[in-house]
Amino acid sequence: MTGHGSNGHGNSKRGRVTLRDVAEAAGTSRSTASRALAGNGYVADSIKARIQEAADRLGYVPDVSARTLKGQSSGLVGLLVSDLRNQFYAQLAAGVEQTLAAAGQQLVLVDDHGSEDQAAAGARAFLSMRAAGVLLAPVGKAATQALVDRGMPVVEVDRRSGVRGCDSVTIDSELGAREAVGHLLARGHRRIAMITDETAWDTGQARLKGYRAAHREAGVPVSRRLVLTLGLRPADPIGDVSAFLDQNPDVTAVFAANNVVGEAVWQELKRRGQRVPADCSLVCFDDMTWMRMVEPGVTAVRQPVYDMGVRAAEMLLKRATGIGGRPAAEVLQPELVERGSTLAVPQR
Amino acid sequence: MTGHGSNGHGNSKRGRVTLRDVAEAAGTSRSTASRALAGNGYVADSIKARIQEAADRLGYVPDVSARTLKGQSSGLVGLLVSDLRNQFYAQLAAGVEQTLAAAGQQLVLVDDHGSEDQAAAGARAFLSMRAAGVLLAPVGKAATQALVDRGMPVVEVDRRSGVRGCDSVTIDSELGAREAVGHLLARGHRRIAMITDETAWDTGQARLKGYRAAHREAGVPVSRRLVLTLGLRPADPIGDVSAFLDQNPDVTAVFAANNVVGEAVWQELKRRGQRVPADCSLVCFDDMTWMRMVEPGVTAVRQPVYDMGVRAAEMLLKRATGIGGRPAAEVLQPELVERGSTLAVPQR
DNA sequence: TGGCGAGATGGGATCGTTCCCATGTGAGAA
DNA sequence: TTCTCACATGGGAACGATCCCATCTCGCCA
Repeated sequence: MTGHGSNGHGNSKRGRVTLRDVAEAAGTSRSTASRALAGNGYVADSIKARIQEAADRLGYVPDVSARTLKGQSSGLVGLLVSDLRNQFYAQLAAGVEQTLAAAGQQLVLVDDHGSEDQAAAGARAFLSMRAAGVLLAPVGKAATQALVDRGMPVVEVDRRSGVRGCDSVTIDSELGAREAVGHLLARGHRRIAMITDETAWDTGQARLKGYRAAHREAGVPVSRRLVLTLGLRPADPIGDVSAFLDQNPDVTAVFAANNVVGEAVWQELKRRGQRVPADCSLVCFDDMTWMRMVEPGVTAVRQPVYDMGVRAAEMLLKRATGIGGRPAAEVLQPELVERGSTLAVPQR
Repeated sequence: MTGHGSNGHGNSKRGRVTLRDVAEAAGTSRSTASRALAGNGYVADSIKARIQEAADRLGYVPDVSARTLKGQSSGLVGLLVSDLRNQFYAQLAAGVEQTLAAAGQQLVLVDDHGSEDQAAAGARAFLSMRAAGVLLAPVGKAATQALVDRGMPVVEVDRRSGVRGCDSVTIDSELGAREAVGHLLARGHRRIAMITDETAWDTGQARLKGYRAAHREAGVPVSRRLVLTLGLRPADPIGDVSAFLDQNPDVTAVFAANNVVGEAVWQELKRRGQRVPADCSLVCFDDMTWMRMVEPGVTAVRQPVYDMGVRAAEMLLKRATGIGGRPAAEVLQPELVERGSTLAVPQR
């Protein structure tokens, strides 16, 4: 269907068809061929057609390396995420990819697995390939700083490292947490556990802040023992949750600070035969597929993750082309999706 | 923490630090600097140290475009998937990324959204950037053919287009389907619906074949009306499933041919208040997070998706470096995970 | 003492593209 | 007739790294 099959050779040396080959085939110079294919500068229509035809016939594909070397953009945009296996980052990447593809740019994806070293390596790679810009979910300041220092356009996504000079697109974590916990408080819950897996990142901090703010607003004191921090990449999250619930049998509701924790909490509640929400209510930050599949559905703070990817990519593209003014910080709003996992506090 | 902050300039022109700058700073020639940093050829230890120091001080980052242009590999590997938002492809990409990163290569991710045109555009981009190789989940023959014709190492993943000259890593879909349906037949089910969303790809075909084979083995005739094909990217899958169930009230079990369909079936069964498995059993091809979160858990054919990504990437790396012999076709085994969604056929 | 080869360095060509500039047309104005 | 200017084309120098090859200095052996 493609045409000539495997016989489309015509280049003198080995393998690649270069602009020179096209020019020779069309009987012109490389300069003219370049102008004809790029579409700028003067080229007679008849010659332009001949060159185009030759390019098609030979199967000419321009070499980005050469183009990039000459000073153009590489057409590559880097994206650094912390765990592609997590649906959150996958959605983010999907939004980014979609936007970049529409603009004719390619997505280079690096997973740092939460390690600053890996992030630094990724940043170096992006620099090395002359990426048009970089989107990153920061795991520390080093990578962002290195990129910004070298004048690379950077947009931070989901989290912020605090480095000056880069744009950001985030979701209002504090607001989301406040609404989620406020929702529980309004239903009479007074001993609400918050379980989180990291507090090093600003998202974790903000969610904790929201948890506290909701309590303050409701005039309910928050007890330190009700906040469980598992740490990033916990070895046995379910076991930890289990131990925590053993020690705090009085909690009537759990606020899980992200989807990974939420999964562990849900499984542990099921394992110990607790009914949700009759025995314990549950709200998760970050709405996942499974939360609407289970019975009852899990009340969750929905984050516009895909859109965040889209917006971040758009912002980066603008920054990469135009000169752009001061760093922009866009904050998207989360939305509380009420399902069946939250009930008024059980009377006992 | 990084060191000198934003004052690490020392280059003559604007922006980039090149090998020439490093050489000048170290008082040697570009040739020597190149040899010192690449680590091949003769360089006196003292000079090598001086060059290394200068490179670090100036923050030298080699330019891949230049290196690539000179004939080296670009260090980029393309991956073409059909829907990044689908956890299946995200897992696949994660496996690929992990393996490539360990080998110092970068992943360029393109989503074709199931469109042959987009796939072709992606292929052109990979060619253009002189990718070291390409991994793709084919949506047709065109893209693969174009790449293979030009001597690009290609490994097809999950599906095969039938193009000669490329490696492949797939999962035995027919076996998986046969086991899943056999599992239902062994429990007495005789009217088992198969619901799928595409039959253009060989995975869909193989699953249908497995469905038929299982029936043949059990000596149960298969009725055409029990196979529902929604088509790729159906507008209203749940509605279609609903209509199908209305027309075929006698089915006692459903075999959903992939996770997307499985989701629709599960939701529709829930919506119409059917109890799983009491009223209707369910088996899904492709195990997803939600299937082990719901109650009862959904019996599913687990595919080693992440591993498939790993193996495909390994295969490609080998092919890209060595000369490699004849095309290899690796087939991974799926595994039936029995959960609560399948029961012996209800007696009525 | 001459020669040879390992150790060490630099010069310059090369990869494929873009783009600046020089050169060359012909038409229309002065 | 000559000048100008829009149109049209090709030559050649970049871009930054690599690598072949020429050069040069030793130490050591015949």
